[in-house]
Parts: sequence; structure tokens; C-alpha cells
Amino acid sequence: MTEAPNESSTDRGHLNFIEQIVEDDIASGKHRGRVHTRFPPEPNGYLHIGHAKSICLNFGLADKYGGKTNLRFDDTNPVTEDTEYVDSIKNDVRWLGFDWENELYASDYFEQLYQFAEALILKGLAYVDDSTSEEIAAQKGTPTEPGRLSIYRDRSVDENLDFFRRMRAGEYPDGAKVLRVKVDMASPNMQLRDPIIYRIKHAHHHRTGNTWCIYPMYDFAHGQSDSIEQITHSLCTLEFVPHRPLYDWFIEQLNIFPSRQYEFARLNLTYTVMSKRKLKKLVEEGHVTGWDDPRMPTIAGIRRRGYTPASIRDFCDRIGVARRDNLIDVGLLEFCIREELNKTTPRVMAVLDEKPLKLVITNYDEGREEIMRIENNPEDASSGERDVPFSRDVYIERDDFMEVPPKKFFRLFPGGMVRLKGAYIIKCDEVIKDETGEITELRCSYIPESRSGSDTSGINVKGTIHWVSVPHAVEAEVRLYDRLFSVENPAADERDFQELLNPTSLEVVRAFVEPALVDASRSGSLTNVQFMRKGYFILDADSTPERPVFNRTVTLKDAWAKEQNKGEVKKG
RNA sequence: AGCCCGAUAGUAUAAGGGUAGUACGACAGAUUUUGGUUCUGUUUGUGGAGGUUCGAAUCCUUCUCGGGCUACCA
Repeated sequence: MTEAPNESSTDRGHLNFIEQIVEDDIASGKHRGRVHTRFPPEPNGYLHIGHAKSICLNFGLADKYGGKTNLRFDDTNPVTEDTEYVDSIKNDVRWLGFDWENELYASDYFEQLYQFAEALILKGLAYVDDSTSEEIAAQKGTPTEPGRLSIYRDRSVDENLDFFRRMRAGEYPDGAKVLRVKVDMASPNMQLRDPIIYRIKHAHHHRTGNTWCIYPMYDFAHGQSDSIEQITHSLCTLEFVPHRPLYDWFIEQLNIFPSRQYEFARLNLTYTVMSKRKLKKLVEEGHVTGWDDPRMPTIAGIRRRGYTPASIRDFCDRIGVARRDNLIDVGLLEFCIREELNKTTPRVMAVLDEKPLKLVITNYDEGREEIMRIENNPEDASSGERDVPFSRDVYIERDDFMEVPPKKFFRLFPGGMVRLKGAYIIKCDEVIKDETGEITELRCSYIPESRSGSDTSGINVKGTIHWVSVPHAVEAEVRLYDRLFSVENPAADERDFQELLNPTSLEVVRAFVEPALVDASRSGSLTNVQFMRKGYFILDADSTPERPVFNRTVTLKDAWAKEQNKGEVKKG
């Protein structure tokens, strides 16, 4: 039932606590072994990686145990919800590789929920309350003191029925009345102190239009929706634990299908925030360019960053599911995408530098050109080779040359030798500088017998660097993304957002790329690529035919940078 | 403060009374025409105190610490 079953989840070797519950239920014959889950987003925002965890869990569970998963929009608050979000959510779930059994809406059940409410009134378990919200809040009491009974609590069944019907009929303005259930105003669980189950909102609903002016609260909609859909295992995050007694209470009082709720800990990721409110703030205050900014933890952002659905599913599988609070190292997400992209992406050379270093090969004839055949992916023999033009002048990274090299630097330096990837070994003969002392050019000589693939020179060099032929180079824009925040857990930090943001989360640089890349991008066949020795990149929608734009998904692991950092630490 | 939930290497996650494992990370080495990949090895853990038991990460008590709840949001 899903397009992309997560194979690894079945051979993980152990069960998470929810799988354990499901297996126990199957073993005991509960629901005759049937497994039916649901993913229940509220259509009032964009999905993020935390939702991906829930999606993978719900769909993955059904997948593993031969069950089904509904996509159900929890659309009980018309003032915050919109079809725009419905569409983006459906798109994101599909992109992640999942296909739902039924597309449903809590609003599909408004009439049924209304009838449930009348049934509770008839049982003497619900009453219409004219108190203001302030009064109701005051009545609630505190965790240490019991609440007080509302003066409207003992209205007669007839009176309640009449008022409730008139609420539905639109006789009262917003806030004039609510419907509450009589549970227990003295309960130590605040959720049980006569919660409101219906409120008046004269608002247009994205699906039911103006049919309704009263809307059920979450607690009165969610569990019953699960029940109506005969959901066997209703999974949600830990903050709903105190709601579970209410969930069960409604099911019992209404005598409907006994769905059961199980809670797991939500995902937290280092160097980012996950709350809708904070993400919205990032967008609204212009810290990012939008919900799909590649630095955002939204599915849309991650997708634009170049992450793949499989890598996210793998990530969700690796982080596990439990009930303790957690803060997952974003490095694990990066590991997952690197692991996949290493196997699948074509390699290509690009020099990412505002001012790349020009290297002139003095003993290579002016005007001469050669086509080098370079393998596309050493991890994938079937990926073939591509043509890479070579000439007398090539660009290299400024970082790949040092006039005074430190120990263990095996790139280029005066008098030193390196191999130009897929081409020749060269030697640096001379460093040319301008009047300010900046290096403008390197004059080198090449070893003709060292041509890649037919090297008879017998020379062994320590370093291989990438390059792009100057006359063939194509200019591109490259967006180097890094973590959005400079602190591990911004949500727990007291300081203002502003101070926590990583000032270098985006660096835009000019790049010179080999021509094969541009042909591929024009033909639309290019998705993720590896810029050799730099990282994984993806073509961005901002590209134009004249100027391709690439987003950096993630860097390659960089042992040399680590080595240098060690030095820094020692010095500093 | 009351109630609820939780606590296993740096980060996650297993072990369901019987050898504390796995992944990522870190560290070291080998291989490498990507300082990538791959391979090998090493390191680090049951929050504290009692109790039950032949035997406790697991069961009990208690303490400590972390989180949640007191919306006409979900």
C-alpha cells in the first residue's frame, strides 16, 4: 500500500515499543489482527521533519503488519486552516513515498460529532455554559486546588438540548456559549475538569463553508474520528498523554469503537527549531526566504536542499521511537543523505570560488585541447564516463594551493606536484602576484607521460585536486547552506532568536563548473550531483538557462579540515 | 505545589530476572587518481541510596534530575 516500503525497518533486529504493542495485539487476536493507523495533521502549516517521523511511523507500521493508513486532516478550527496547507501536506506525504488508504477530514464527521454531543446531553453528561472564557479559566482551579462547579452545570437536559440546538442554528454570537462535558472538576488531571467540547465560531470553513457556526474542540473530534474510522492504533506525541483519559472516556460514554491512543516522544534536532510558531517567526521576520528555504527543517525546505525521500525514511528508522525526550544530532541526518548520495550521484568538477586560482601549464601548447574521459561514479560501475575538456589554462580552488604549506598538506605548493583529477600530474614552477601581493596565477608544467589511465611516469603524488578548464568553464551560482542556528538547542536557549542564528548559514558564491553539468541541467536529467571534494549539490529552481544555481545539500566529510581544527585548538 | 511521563556510552536506541548490544560520533590504522568511499581496530554506559532474588538495566521503595498538564489551539 505504500510505494516505498522501508525494508530496513523489518530487519532492524529489534522492535520499538509500539511495534511490540502491535505484535502483542496481533498475537492476542485483538481486532482480529487488523492494523489501521492514521496520520492526522492540522492543515494550518507546513510539514517538517518531525512530522516525517510520525508519517514514517504510522505508514511504516501499517506497511509492516499488512494494515492501512488514513490521511486525516484535523480541521476543527476554521480560522487557522486553509486548503493551501491541505495541498502542501498531501504533496509532502506523497513525496516521502507514502500513499494513504483514505483521504479524510474531521470535518467529514461534523454531523456525526454533533449527534454524539446531543447524545451526551441526553445522558446528562454535557451542559451549555454561558460563562466567559475568563470565568471558565478561573473555575478550573489550579493543579493543587480543585475547580469550582459552573453555575450552569445543573441545567436540565431539555434546556441544554434547546440551547445547543440554538447554538447550531446561529442564534448566538461567538463566545456567548460553549458546550462542556461533566467529568470531574476536582480531577488532578486538568484535562478532565469539565472540558469544553463545542464553541461558537461564525467562520468560513475550508470544506464545510458556512454550514456550521459551532465547531468541536480537538478532544471531542480526534478520538471519535479515530473511532469512526476504526483506527486500531492511534499514535500521537507525548503532550497528549494527559488527554488519553478523556479520549477513553468519550469512547466509553458513547459506546463506540475502542481505538487506543499510544504516545511517543517527538523529534528534536540539533541546530534547528521544530515548533510551528518559531518556524513561522523565521519566515515572517525574514531570517529565511520562505517555508521552503533550504535551511528550514520543513519537508519543503529539506527537499529543496537536496535531501531524498529515501534518506529521510532511513533517518526516521535510525532514530528509533521511544518515550523519552531526545535531541537528535543533525549529523545523523547528514550521514543518511551522504550514504545514499555517495552511491547514486554522478561526480562532477566545480571550482567554488569568487576568485578561483588560474593555473597556466606552460609546457602545454596554447590552443591545444584534450578530452578526458572520467568515470561518473566510482561507487557505481554502471554509471559510465563523461567527457571533460582539458586545456592549457585551468581553474583550481584557492584552498588547494599554499605558498607556505603546513605539515601534512598534500595539495599544491611551490615546487610541489599534484595530479589534476583525471588528467596529468603537474608541478608548480612559479607563483605570480599582483602589486597587492595577491596571487593571481600559478605557472606550472605538466608531465606528458602521466596522463590519467596511461600513466608511465612512475611518479607518485600524494594529492589529487579538481579543476575546470578555463575556456570551457561555465559560470554558476552556488548557495552554500549551513546550519541555521549556531547553538545546539535553540529552543532551550533563553537568548533571543537573533543572537542564536548562525550568521553564515548561507553563503552565496560564484562557481565555475564543467560543461557536462550544464548540458545535463538543461536536459532536465540532473538531480543530485557530487562536486568532487566539495559536497553534494542540487540544481535549484531559481536557475536560468544562462546561470544555473546549485544548492549545497551537505559537504563531504572533511578529514583535512578536522586536522586543521586540531591545530587551531592546540594553538588557541 | 498536585498529577502524569521519563532517566542505559557524546547522541540515539536494544536487552521484557540470566554474557549490557547496535547505529551515528570520536580516536587509531590500512586502502584510495575525491583528505570522499571502503575495510580493520579502539574508546566510552545502566542517575543516587536501599530492598526482593542464587542472580536486577529489568521488579519494589525512596531520593535526585528532566519533561508535560492549569487555551472557546491542536
